[in-house]
Amino acid sequence: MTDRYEPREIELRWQARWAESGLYQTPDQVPGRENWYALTMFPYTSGDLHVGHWFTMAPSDALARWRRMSGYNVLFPMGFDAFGMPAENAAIKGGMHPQDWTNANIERMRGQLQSMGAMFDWSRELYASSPEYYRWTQWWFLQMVRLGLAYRAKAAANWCPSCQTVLANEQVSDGNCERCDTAVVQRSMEQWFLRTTQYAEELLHNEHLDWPEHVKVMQRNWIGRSEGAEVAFALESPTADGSTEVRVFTTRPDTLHGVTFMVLAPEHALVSQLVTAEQRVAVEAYVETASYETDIERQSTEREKTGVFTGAYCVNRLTGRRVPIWVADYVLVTYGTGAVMAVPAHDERDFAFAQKYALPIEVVIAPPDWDGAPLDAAYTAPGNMVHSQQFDGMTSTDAKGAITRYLDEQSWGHATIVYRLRDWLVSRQRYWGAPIPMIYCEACGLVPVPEDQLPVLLPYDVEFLPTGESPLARSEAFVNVDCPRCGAAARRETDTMDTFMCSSWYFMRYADAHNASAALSSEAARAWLPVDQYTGGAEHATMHLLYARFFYKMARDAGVVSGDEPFTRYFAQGQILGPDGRRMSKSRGNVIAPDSQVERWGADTFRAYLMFLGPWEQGGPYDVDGIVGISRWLHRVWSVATDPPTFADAPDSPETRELRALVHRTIAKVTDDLGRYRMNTMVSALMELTNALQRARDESAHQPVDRAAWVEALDTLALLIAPACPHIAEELWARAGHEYSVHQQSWPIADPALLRRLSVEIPVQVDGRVRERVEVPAEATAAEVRALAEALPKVAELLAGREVARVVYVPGRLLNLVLR
RNA sequence: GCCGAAGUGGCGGAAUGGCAGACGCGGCGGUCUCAAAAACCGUUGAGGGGAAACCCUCGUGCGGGUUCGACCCCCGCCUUCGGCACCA
Repeated sequence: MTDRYEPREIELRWQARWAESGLYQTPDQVPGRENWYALTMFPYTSGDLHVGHWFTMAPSDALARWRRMSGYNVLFPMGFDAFGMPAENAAIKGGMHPQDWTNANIERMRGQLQSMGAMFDWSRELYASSPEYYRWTQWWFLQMVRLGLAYRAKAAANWCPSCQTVLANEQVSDGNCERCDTAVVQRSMEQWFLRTTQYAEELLHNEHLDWPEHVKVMQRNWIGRSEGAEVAFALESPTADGSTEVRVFTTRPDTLHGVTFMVLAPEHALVSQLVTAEQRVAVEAYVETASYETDIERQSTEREKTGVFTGAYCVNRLTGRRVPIWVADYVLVTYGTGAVMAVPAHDERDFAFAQKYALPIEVVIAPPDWDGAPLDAAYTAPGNMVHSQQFDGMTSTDAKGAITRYLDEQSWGHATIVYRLRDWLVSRQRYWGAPIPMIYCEACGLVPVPEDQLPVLLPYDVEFLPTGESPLARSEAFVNVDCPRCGAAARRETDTMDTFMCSSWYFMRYADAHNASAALSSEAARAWLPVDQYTGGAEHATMHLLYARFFYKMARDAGVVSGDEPFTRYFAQGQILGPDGRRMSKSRGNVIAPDSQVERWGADTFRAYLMFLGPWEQGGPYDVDGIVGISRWLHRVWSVATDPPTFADAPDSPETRELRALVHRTIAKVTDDLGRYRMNTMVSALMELTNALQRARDESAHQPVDRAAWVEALDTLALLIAPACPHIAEELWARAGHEYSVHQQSWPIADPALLRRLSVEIPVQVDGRVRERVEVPAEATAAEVRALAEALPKVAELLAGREVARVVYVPGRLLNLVLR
């Protein structure tokens, strides 16, 4: 057996054998094995698998394979995130139907995924755009309607003028559309929302999850809990619609006596009610201007604050003081009550605004050593209360609670908690998504589509050009329907669902992918959920990963799953960059096509190289020259496995023991590294073992190798490389005469007796500097090691005439002689 | 501005209180070849000393500190990358 290592020949052959023997089909239960659910994020059907997909999936596959060899019944499924606007946009550009475009991409990408040689269980494959899947996405929507978690409301929504649809808050980044980077504007529209805020407090508590800390922090910041008080100020004169108060949220009830004006968001409902006749023209012009501004313009902290006086006043009940009401676009209608009390002395924004418009600034918390002079900047730190009636003299920290209690007693306000998180806006005015299963009836109002009438099929034959209205609205056949309740003519909802709805539960469906009578059975849920190990990019921290957590809690409350969290462990890999260290993109011309790498080097080499690049969580540039190192290594593996040394029968020789010790140390190291997601050092350790085997083989003419130890070493090497390089491992395993398959073998266990070294080389330090080395028995005492060290001529010389003040001996590691 | 992560040879990185630079790329020298490429072998942090085996000094973003001993822990900065950003 001296033939060359031909990766592609081996890989295609074994991939075919694995598929034909059903090696990766995972039953729901296997006697004597615990289930382990490993999942990597399913790809969007963009048309081509890129290096980033491989960078997430190949190491995830290695981890799944390792769990499988460690005795688990491992589910590692794959599917496609097949709904979404890019399909529609690409289809429009290319003149193709989104469905045909998507299906063609799925075919192509499935083939690319299969070239990876991953242990995906294709029998559970799903894609979000199939009626068998979105039927249940619609079903979930109905559960949320039932639970009061889905509602329709008119609200200011993020509108992307390019995508011609609204977007969820999470899908706006720096005021731009997450997908196309167009500046988002606010539009007031009737939309469907999911009540994510109902779970805000529960979602906030993610501390116990085995997730990267920075992702958990991002989620907590996104949810943004603030404790404070809601305070009602009395309007001086009631409005035409009968409003008598304006309510504000503040985290600083201690500054309530310093309120000198009030600010409403331009979109606040009271603005048009309370504006006086003299101010109406100015206010309406201001509100109009604000409505055309993009989020980036409005939310720039650099921009000078602007505002307009409404002419109206309210009363601070605490002081009886008359407070002018302004409108300003730095106040957001979507946070708190959409109105703020302005305390310029103790808030930087209010201070700037007061200065610009010459509004009074009144100190109610004394800065340290304050002499009563006007402030030249807002004082925002704690201090002692002044000009605050009965609260004078308290610390501001104490006054927060005291004033809130007082407000409560007087029924002027109460303590409250406000979240930054908003309800999830899920309706989209686009074609390529799951239709929202609701019907509008003149007589009955909003009627859910009965569950037995699902799915509401997305019609194929539709003009899908975006117009700002759902293309489904122009399909008479789709829109016209009889009311399920009264039978009268009615109209279907024509908006479709945000694709994040589809991706919020796909991991549940894998557990029971072909169930035609339920989203998933309770047995399947019990068998597989929650996901034991999830992997994917942290760019989803406040989108997919947050939505999925919400969805799972909803599924729990709907009685479908038990448990509170969908992903027990989650690991966020870094991002793979182009060779130039920048994001890969076609326009930069720095894209590495995985297919070409596989073609040139083989899948095993490419997989191992992606793991070897560096720490997985870090990512980094793809160095096209570096991969040759992995290729050389696998050729060396091939060489040691197929070209044996000169053998001897010497089970007890020092060389045999040394070889076996290295093998077992490598087992321990590789196992530990996999447990800590350190695939880069795992590959290094495997290289070291290979190099040692090669050296032993090359020297075996003079120093023959014990046959049994050699066989143990080669078998172990095949088992240890199986997770990273499944094809060459399988080939070598078969060539060694073992039974199919290496991937069904037990993971090797390191023998502790062999891990112990008999003797160790200890560095001898004098005053912290290494001066010599000495070979000592592993269990030597400090005194013994010191005696051996001091006997060394060089050490003796350094110690001559000096006194050893202290001896530090770290067993097996180092000796340090500290001189006086 | 706030929150988080990270700064180590020419490059990717290793070592989480104990021999800094494992493993790999690249470079240099060699084998093979008419030659080149590939492959394989050797060598490779910087500076200095020695004919040589070797020896000495410096060295993990910067400045301090703790310790017998610090890439690692503590304090103060600088830089880079991510996230959030008028959230009342």
